[in-house]
Amino acid sequence: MAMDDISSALDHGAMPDEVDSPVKFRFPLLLRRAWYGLNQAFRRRIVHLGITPDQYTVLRNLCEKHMDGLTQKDLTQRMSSDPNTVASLLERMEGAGLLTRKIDDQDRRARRIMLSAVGKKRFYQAQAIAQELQGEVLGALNGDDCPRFMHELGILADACREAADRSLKGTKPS
Amino acid sequence: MAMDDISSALDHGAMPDEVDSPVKFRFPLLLRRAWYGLNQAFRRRIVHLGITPDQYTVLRNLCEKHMDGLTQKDLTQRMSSDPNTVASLLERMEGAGLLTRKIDDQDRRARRIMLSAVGKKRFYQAQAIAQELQGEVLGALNGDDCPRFMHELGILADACREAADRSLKGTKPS
DNA sequence: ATCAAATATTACCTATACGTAATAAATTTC
DNA sequence: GAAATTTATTACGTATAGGTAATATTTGAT
Repeated sequence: MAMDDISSALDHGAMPDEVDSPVKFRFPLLLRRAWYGLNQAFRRRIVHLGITPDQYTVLRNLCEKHMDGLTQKDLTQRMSSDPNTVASLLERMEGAGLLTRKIDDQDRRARRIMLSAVGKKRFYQAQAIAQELQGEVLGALNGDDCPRFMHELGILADACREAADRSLKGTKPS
Repeated sequence: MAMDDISSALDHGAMPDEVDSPVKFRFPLLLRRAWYGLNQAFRRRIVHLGITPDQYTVLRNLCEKHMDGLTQKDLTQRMSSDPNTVASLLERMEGAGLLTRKIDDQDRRARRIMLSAVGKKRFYQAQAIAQELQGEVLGALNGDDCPRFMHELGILADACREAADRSLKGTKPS
């Protein structure tokens, strides 16, 4: 790894870590940069459609073979999100006419979310842009390395999710 | 253009993508899951210190060899963040006594951010937790695969960042 | 059937993310 | 060297992330 960079990296003592984990290889930093960058790029490209990246995620989940709709809890899990966040997200989207929410017949506590015609249209418009963007980004990686990389990212994503769950009830290590 | 044609044009498919890109391997989904999971895990583990993951990121940047402090713009770039976000973040942190902001002598438009004793202490307390968490998460990956994975993630992170920059002025496609 | 425990949402609150506009100070120009 | 331009921040507004508590319902146990 001759990226020189680390050259001036540690300007000597008195400093914290960075020794055993150079900036260029720290998982949280790279993850943050990738996520915010991808999100910002997508947001800027679909702003003219009147939707946000998160709203697109909702539309995608509703559009992917779920003509019977999904409950907010379903969506929350599929989006690796939070009930509160999803609730306000759907509230805005309902106001924008992208979907409808009605009490579920089987479980009247739940609300069944159904895509509207406008919502479906917006999804397909944004999907083309999303695929174009994904192509641009993944193009930076060697095609052959892609499947293995995604597999490993999936493993880490699961590990992160599990760590979050563990950190809830008090299983904190330290 | 007929804004309504799409409804009919795509209504029969009933099944969007997912064919050429199974859920398990979609970059945005995995990235979202990993980022939110890692963030939530860390947030839950440091809440007792009175700081958030983003505030930790600020502390880390200030603590890593920068005894002369950093300007808000410096921090913005190092955090892959936004000037507005950083401003309010620092405002809260200043209020919490974690750092001080004073007009820069060379450039009176800028504000030089300096870590306080409390801020430094909180950083070291949180750093131990951060390293423990990172160890848990990365432990899910084969140790030998880690360096290569991080290298590739870095490439993709840069690609995302560049895509975001491109998407700003209107240079979208290319 | 009935009351307790579990569950889906909403309500409310704080912390970000980030776009636009306003400010002020530094830099470039003519 | 004053005006035009660039640049660091702040001010303000909307969308998310997510914690806590309240509500309505469904389930489960007695």
